[in-house]
Amino acid sequence: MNEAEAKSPSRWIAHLDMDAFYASVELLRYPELRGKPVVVGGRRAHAPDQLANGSHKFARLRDYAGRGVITTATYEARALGVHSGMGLMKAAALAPEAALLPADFDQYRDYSRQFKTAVRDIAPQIENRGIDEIYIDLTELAVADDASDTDPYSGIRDIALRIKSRVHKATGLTCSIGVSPNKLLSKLCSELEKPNGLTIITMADLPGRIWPLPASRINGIGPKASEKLASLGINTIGELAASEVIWLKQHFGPNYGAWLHRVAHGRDERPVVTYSEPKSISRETTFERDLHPRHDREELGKLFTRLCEQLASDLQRKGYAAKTIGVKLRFDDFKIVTRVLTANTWIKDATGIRHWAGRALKKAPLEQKLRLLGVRAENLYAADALPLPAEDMDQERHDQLSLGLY
DNA sequence: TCTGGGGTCCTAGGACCC
DNA sequence: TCTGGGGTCCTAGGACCC
Repeated sequence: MNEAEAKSPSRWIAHLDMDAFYASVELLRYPELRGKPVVVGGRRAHAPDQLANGSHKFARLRDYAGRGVITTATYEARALGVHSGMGLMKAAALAPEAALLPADFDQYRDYSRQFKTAVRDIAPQIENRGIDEIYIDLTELAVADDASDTDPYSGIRDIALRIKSRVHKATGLTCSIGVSPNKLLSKLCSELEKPNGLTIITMADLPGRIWPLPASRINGIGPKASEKLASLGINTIGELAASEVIWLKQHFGPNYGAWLHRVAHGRDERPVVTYSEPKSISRETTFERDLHPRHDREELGKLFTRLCEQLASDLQRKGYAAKTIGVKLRFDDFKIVTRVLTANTWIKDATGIRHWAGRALKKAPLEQKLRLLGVRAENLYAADALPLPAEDMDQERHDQLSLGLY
């Protein structure tokens, strides 16, 4: 490693992660739950009842029945072993007395806008990573800020602390920030001192702070890859870094193998991307009970049409037209099937979506009971600037489409 | 009483064109 | 009869993330 580069990186990238975001927003509304195990999730109505004396009666996890999962849990609930993604029925066995609150996404989106606006006041180069996370490019701010002699990172630390303070002032919420020369390492180190943490590292800290971590902590190494790595005797990022790139390529393919080697050595050149267009918009729903394509045909048809209407309204609100419509089916054994169709026309409304989604659905096998149905729009274009009106489409291609060759 | 809903990206095969 | 190589589009599935 180059020592000068390690001490004075060419970029300073921050990763900001709101602490237990949804649950923390709920605690602002229900401060009496502070310090208690609280879980946000589920789809059935179980909003707290307001009592005559002004206090609230909260639903308990043990009273829940259904197919919901935990969206977020407070740190007190996590201490009992529950975590996001876990089925609520399973979580109820671990934390029966935990308060259960329904997710209120409109409210979370509102707080999301607030904290991002607060950050932008200080550092405008922001990349959205969902509702509760962002990357921030601090490079230019760091250059403008003088570092003191005693703490080489006092400049960057001061900027990060100002961001944390501004976020708290604007929302009443805490966040954790990791700062490093790239997105990969910042994402890793924002978790190291959660909640309300601030962690600054450079390449020199790789062996001490990053290599001891499990490989699965790296963004992009999920359950499948971790399991395969473990079966090959690799559990930590350090063990991954000690592997030969040739050997990794043999086991994981040329691209993923090379990537594994790069990230284990902390290398990541991805820029902070401040703007991007959506690639797809979708709606899906898991049924209260599994439905059979023939036996429950009527009910399924209604749900299907409703999904198409919701998707059409999303599309219109966001100002896009689609060329490709797809359906997604999850069967009772959890197997997923998708079918897509590219149309010879721009699809903008519920009728068009329903038509093409119906044709796509006809291509799917429909013998088994269904657990989930979804509709997706792809090949999106801004509706007010379509590159080609449908009637101008290439005639030959149009004929092929009409003949059903696609 | 297992396992939500919204996304992105990658791979791989086939059709088709030059 | 058998024979290229590159490029794009479409489709299906799967891993992964928040």
